[in-house]
Amino acid sequence: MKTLKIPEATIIRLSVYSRYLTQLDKKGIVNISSGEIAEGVGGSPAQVRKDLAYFGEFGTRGVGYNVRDLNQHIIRILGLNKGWKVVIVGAGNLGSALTQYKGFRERGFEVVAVFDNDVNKIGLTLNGVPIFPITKLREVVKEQEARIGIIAVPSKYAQDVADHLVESGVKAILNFAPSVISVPENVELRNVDLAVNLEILTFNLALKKNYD
Amino acid sequence: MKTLKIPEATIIRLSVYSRYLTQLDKKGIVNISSGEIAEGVGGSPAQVRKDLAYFGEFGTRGVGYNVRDLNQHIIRILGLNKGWKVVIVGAGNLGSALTQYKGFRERGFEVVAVFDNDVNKIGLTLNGVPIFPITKLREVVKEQEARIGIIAVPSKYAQDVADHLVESGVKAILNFAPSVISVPENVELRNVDLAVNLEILTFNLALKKNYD
DNA sequence: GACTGTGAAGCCATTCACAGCT
DNA sequence: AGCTGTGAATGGCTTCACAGTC
Repeated sequence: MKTLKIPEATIIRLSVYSRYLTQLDKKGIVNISSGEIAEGVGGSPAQVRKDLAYFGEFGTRGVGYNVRDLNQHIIRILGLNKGWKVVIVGAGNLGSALTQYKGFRERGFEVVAVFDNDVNKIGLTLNGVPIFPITKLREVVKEQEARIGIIAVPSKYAQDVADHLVESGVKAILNFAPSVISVPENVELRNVDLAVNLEILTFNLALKKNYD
Repeated sequence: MKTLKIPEATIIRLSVYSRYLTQLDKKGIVNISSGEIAEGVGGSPAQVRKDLAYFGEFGTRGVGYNVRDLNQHIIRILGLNKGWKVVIVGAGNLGSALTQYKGFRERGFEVVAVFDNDVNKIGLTLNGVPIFPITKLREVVKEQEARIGIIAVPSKYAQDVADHLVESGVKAILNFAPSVISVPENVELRNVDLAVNLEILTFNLALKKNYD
């Protein structure tokens, strides 16, 4: 077991394994093999074992893994046992949808505030989450100790919002705006570009010519 | 120039280059070098050239690339010149947001219909896009010749919706439900898991211990 | 007998470095 | 002189295959 340089692909898969294990646990399944996990998530048994091996030895030879136990390990590896607080900037369609997205809460994320500069929205709540003016960003982030910010504003404001988030003390940013933004080295940044995902699909369709 | 096996990472980057070139074109910039593209999107010049080299020779030695020309090439490579029609299943928060998302239209995608089984929503429109009962899926897909379907329903219905989409003749599916679904080999599938993206951030935070 | 954990091999993507044009 | 296009080298991820353990 070594630590540094774990492939990002491994992290993505761990996240998927964890979701799957949570399902199995709910069904009351106690033990599982790497082969069954692979089957359940669409991967290979060796890959599953290798992914886990980066972090320790969680299984029993000849038997497999304890579902709940393994899931707890992965949850800890992913840092999900810390109860992260999230702020979202942008209360438009996408920002509103993300604020109310149940999948975040299920995985231990709590959206504590949304920010917008539309005076008609300020003071309202989305599913109990208050909408603040963007001028309150720093204050709320400090007070709530939010460490993650989500950018859901139009592209042209994205860099500006990112700067505000960083200045407010956020340590990780998930950017939904389709633009390249830059943040200091000590802040984690990930981009989710919704159109890019469609474009990958059309590339593959165009390549294979299997449409129509 | 060879064709088969282009890395997916290359496609993602081409998509980003194209967005960047579109911006430059709007600003009236005519020529650009691989180094400048790299700078603009956060990559390396060699990577830019290698990505483009999979598909042909688009530049001029000693000079660089013509912005508009290169962008047209990439748009064609990605298959975006075909005017794809998209249907979205699920008119909840996320489905509604995606339906009204401007970034899709800007890249040549047209959302032609949304489907839901909530009788209160059926007949309404979202930004001009009609909401149909899910029973009309096949009919509308055929009539509109939609080739792409987006799944924005809760996990437990995702596989069912995927089956319906396939059966209706859709050739590519973008799945926003956090569950593993399977489709026939001739249908393209991509998953966008919103929570996974946050989990990668928390993993990195937990690893570096640079939060708080 | 079954399944994990892991070094080694194989494969794929990125980076380097330079020849080839303009 | 400057920048592209590309074979060669490097680095990283995945798959293989088997020793180790229950």
